[in-house]
Amino acid sequence: MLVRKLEGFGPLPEADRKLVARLADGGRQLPPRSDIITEGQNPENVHLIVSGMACRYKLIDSGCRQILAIFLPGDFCDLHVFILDHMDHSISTLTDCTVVDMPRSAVFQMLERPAIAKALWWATLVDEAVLRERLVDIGRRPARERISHLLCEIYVRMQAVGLVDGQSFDFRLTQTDIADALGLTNVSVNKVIMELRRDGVLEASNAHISVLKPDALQAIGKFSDDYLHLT
Amino acid sequence: MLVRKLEGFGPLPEADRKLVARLADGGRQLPPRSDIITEGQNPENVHLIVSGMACRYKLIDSGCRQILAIFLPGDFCDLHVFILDHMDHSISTLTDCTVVDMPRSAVFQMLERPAIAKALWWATLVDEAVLRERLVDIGRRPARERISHLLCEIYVRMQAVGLVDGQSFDFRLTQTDIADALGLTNVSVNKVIMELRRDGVLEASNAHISVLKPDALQAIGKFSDDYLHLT
DNA sequence: CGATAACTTGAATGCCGTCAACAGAAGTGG
DNA sequence: CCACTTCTGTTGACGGCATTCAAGTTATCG
Repeated sequence: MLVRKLEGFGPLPEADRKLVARLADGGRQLPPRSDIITEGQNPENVHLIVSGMACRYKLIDSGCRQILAIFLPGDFCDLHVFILDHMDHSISTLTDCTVVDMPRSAVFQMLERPAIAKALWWATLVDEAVLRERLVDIGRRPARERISHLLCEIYVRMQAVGLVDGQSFDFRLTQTDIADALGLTNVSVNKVIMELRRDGVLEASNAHISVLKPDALQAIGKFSDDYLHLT
Repeated sequence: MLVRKLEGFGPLPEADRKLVARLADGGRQLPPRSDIITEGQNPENVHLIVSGMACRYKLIDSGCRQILAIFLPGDFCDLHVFILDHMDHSISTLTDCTVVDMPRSAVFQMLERPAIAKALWWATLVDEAVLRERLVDIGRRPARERISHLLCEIYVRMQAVGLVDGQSFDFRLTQTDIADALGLTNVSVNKVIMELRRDGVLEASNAHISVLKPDALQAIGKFSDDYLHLT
């Protein structure tokens, strides 16, 4: 999965592919809502999502949660943060997940290979671009656009790692998760999604989303995949 | 200014200080609202703000602007982005600015010095943390909190580069700029700021802000400087 | 001194949040 | 296998915060 993602930027030499595959092997299972690392902790390992979805989030005193990033299979949660001495946010699973705890040494091993290093840089910059786009979403787009935009993004990112089958993909986030990612409430999210379903844009059933009208969804969300810098 | 900022992370050897000071020397003057680099362009140089304030922003089709980051003196605008082949956002001045266009070679020169390299990494990670905090602001905090939080942040960041005199600092952003940074309208911003003034928390006159009651402002904005990772 | 931009204020509208009640699914234990 | 609980999803009524619209004032600059 990681190999596939990194090759989204450009092909890797065979030896590099093997190295990455080896380092990303294994992992442990976690149920939904388990913290992988908590705010205030000192980061030791780097974490890679192999299957399932996870998130970066912060809690504020009113008790509500803001999700800052959604991680899909192949994503590193905290590749770059280990320079700082404590986490200023937490990382948690959203669904059942397989997570690899990768020692820093493994990261340095990867960084020694120029092709991998470049791909990791690319992945990091795309993560930032995604964060910026989320800010635009939340700051300036109404709920309907916001939700459609996020769904488009996840659709494209899932495609990039080969997890879309036809027009549908595995999707187990709750509507509350989506709300927390977009600065909305679960109620608003529900109303918009019901609307999208009535309009025949989406289908959502047994832990799957089918995008029946990708073009329509894209138009509603004013989505362009430019910021994902796919090649 | 840049030296001062980088030493916020830890002291630099004398030779490093000189190198940084030399590379950050000079610069050109720009009036407010001039694009430094525009979405779609291919980034060549790296840009350093020496004086004034600038921003990273995106325009959406409805014509409105979302400011993604505010740059103060000593900040790099795009230290890391030059790997990607085109900008997915623009960078523009907000006030009169002095900007240094630094060739990539200068960046590589700095990265060869371990102490500078580490400080640059630190600065980059703090920039990301600021972006995340902005997302929390916009996603989950009401206008009054949001604005107070941003003002606290700017206050602390200005302090870190020695630009706060007593409790006041040079501040030439328009209320519309603040609105665009926080996903609000200029009208709401105005109403909140008038309120803060009536409450004696702030004073704003001839291009300066004085924070009369820093503790109160901090309390209103639920501000903690933790995420700025100052040492 | 005129023109433009920024700030200020009030009134009305509307989107989304809050509250509340219920339905359906999934998992637990008797 | 069936009560029971819990979590998620669904829907409607109401209210509030921020937006929109509009008008007027103050700064700023040539």
